[in-house]
Amino acid sequence: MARHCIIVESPSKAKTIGKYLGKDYRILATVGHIRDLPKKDLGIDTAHRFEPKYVAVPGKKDVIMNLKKAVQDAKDIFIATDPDREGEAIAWHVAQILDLDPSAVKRVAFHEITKNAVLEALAHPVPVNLELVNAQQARRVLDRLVGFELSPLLWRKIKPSLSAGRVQSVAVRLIVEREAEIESFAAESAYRVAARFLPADAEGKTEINAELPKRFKEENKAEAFLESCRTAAFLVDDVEKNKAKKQAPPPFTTSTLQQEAGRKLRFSVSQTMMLAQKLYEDGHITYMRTDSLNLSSLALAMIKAQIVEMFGEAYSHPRKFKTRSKGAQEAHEAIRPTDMHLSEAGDNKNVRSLYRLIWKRSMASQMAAADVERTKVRIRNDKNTELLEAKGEVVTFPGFLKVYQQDEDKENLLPALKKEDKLTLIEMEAVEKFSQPPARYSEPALVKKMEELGIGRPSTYAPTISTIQKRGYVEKGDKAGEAREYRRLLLKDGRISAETLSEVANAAKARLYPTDTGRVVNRFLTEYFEDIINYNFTAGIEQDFDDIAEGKREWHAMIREFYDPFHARIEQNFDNKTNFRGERLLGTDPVSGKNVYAKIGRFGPIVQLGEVQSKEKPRFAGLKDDQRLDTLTLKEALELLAYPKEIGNYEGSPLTVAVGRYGPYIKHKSTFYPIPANQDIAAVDLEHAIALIGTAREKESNKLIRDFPEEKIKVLNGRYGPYIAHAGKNYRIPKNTDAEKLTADNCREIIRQAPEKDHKRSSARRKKK
DNA sequence: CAGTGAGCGAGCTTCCGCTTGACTT
Repeated sequence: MARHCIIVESPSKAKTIGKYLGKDYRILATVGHIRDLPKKDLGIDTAHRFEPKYVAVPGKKDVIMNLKKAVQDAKDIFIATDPDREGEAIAWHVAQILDLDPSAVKRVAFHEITKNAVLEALAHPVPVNLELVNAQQARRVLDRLVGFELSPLLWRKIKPSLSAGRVQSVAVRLIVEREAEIESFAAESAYRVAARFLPADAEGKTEINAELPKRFKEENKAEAFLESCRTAAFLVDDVEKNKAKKQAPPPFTTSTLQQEAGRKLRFSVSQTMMLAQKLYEDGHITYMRTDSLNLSSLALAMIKAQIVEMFGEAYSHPRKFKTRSKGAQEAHEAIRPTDMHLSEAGDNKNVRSLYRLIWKRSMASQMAAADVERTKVRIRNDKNTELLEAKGEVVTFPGFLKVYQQDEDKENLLPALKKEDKLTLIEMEAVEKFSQPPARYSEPALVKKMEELGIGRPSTYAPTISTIQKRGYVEKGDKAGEAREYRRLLLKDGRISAETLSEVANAAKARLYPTDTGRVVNRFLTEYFEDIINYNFTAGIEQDFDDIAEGKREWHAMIREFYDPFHARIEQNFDNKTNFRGERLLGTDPVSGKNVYAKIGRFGPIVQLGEVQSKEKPRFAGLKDDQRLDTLTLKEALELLAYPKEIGNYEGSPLTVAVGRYGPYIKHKSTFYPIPANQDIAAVDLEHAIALIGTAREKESNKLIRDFPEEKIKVLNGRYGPYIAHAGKNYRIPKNTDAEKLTADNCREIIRQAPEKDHKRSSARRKKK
């Protein structure tokens, strides 16, 4: 029997809809885009009307074949890809591939995935919106032109395999500029006065923590203030009470989920997305790549019921949130559990804790605001005119705080006080406090910033962050922090003492740092293509895309206007042969008299001794991980150039210490022995080297489990356990096999039975050699 | 893995945004 055919993007969505609609409907998924520009060529006719050449997305042949087969005997074909720009384009490509007339296609939009919403949508099909499709084509073509013309320029000017693009280059810029702000930051210090009191006549032992709003720049001023307080009597000057509300947070979008999972659970952006994907595929949450704060009516009712059941009517406050982020397309709902009764879900710890977070946030978003009472107590004394202030905060109605706490929601209790109450000073201190430099971006903080700028989409935040790290523009790392001394003056028992203490300042975990390559690439783009990496570039062209989508503008003309001046600058830069490698002359080598430079080399930052153009070829050495192009000294450069260095003889052959691609190593009789990373290579002498070789040889002998020299078969201990090596290939040993007891025959059998693998990865690697 | 960095010239690299599996000797 012929069935209705519905085409969606996500296989999970197809499954869900299938459950609602039953046997009369057949639901197929495109699994994302099915056609795109070719992977290798530009695929755009820039000489004419930027005609794009579309090819099937690699690996999508099966999907396309299934679509073609399914529609042959279909009663109706509904294209229900996501209701946004990309979804409209997918709908159009589907129509093209299926040879359907776009104006006759039944395009439907599911704004929420509930039975009623789906049936309602199916009842109101519309044609494909070609203007919206054109806006997507313009977006696609512009991104391809920028990426595929800028990147080759970088290969030529800086080094191979680099990349640039509308989104990634701005992300790198943000990180480079933040680092520059930190570098130019000069910490200032001032003395902060804090005091602890007890009510003079109260039985209660609740302390009052007060602070002086004013800070003292100089220590003697702070000391003079403490001195004046030494014999002072303290009184409550006045008590001010204010009622305030803390508003419930909106439900999660991709960006806010990444931020909160990072802050509360310490997940990286990609980790959060992988865990969320799992919850989505298991049907526990709605779609996790979304910029919408919208909750379906079904969801609102379900959340409300859950709140009322758990906390009572007073805690329910249903509401809809409006999206504030730039360029939001809102094709999906906010991220929420599919079933609010399920307060826990997932089959491992991390999945479960992410689900809990989503569940709590969804609850909180529909709960009442919290009522807090803030108290400010001013404290005067009889020896000077300054007022100290103590602040208290009490939650009088928790509202959403019942389920969702922010870190800053700490209560601070103050004892009951009234005007003119006497206070007893326990102690008062003046501590030198330093101003904080701007914080380096964490991954979620970078996503937040990108979202604010309207750069990137929920589906690309995580991949973009991994791209800029893969290209070597940015590294994620911890910083131990610097030890810093500060002064503390203490007034206690009528005496003032002073001491110098030490603290660790500015330690941070998992932050993003620019590399030398990232800085140089950014410098180049800033100098020649500032308009592309300008923070407003995307916002500007998004306006153009909107105009195209509304039929107010023609897309070829828009791209032409952008492309001609852009391409002219690309050509101009290609024509002048000068490199852009951040080269810096450090000085001259006192031994050879040659110049010493620091610059970006083929594989990263290097130092160079001598001239590239000279007959005698220059010598090179890579920088160490903690060294930087901009700050490297001549002395450090000469130390790097001291290798390879012969340090003596062993077993009749010379021993050489050198630094290569994978770090420092010792070379002996054409064998390489890596030097451990924590070891200073300057300290590696003959004795050291011999010891290192000894342990390396011992380890090597442990690696070999069985050896069958006639068959050229070895059983070795590897990273993933024992395996068989033969003729340049490795073979997995079947489970429950004792590797120690394998015979040559066993091994031959395993090799014979090994499945013939011919996947792309290994063939690509072979090609490389 | 393989221990570079010039230059020669071959062949390669590269974008953003939509969606999931493979595949971990």
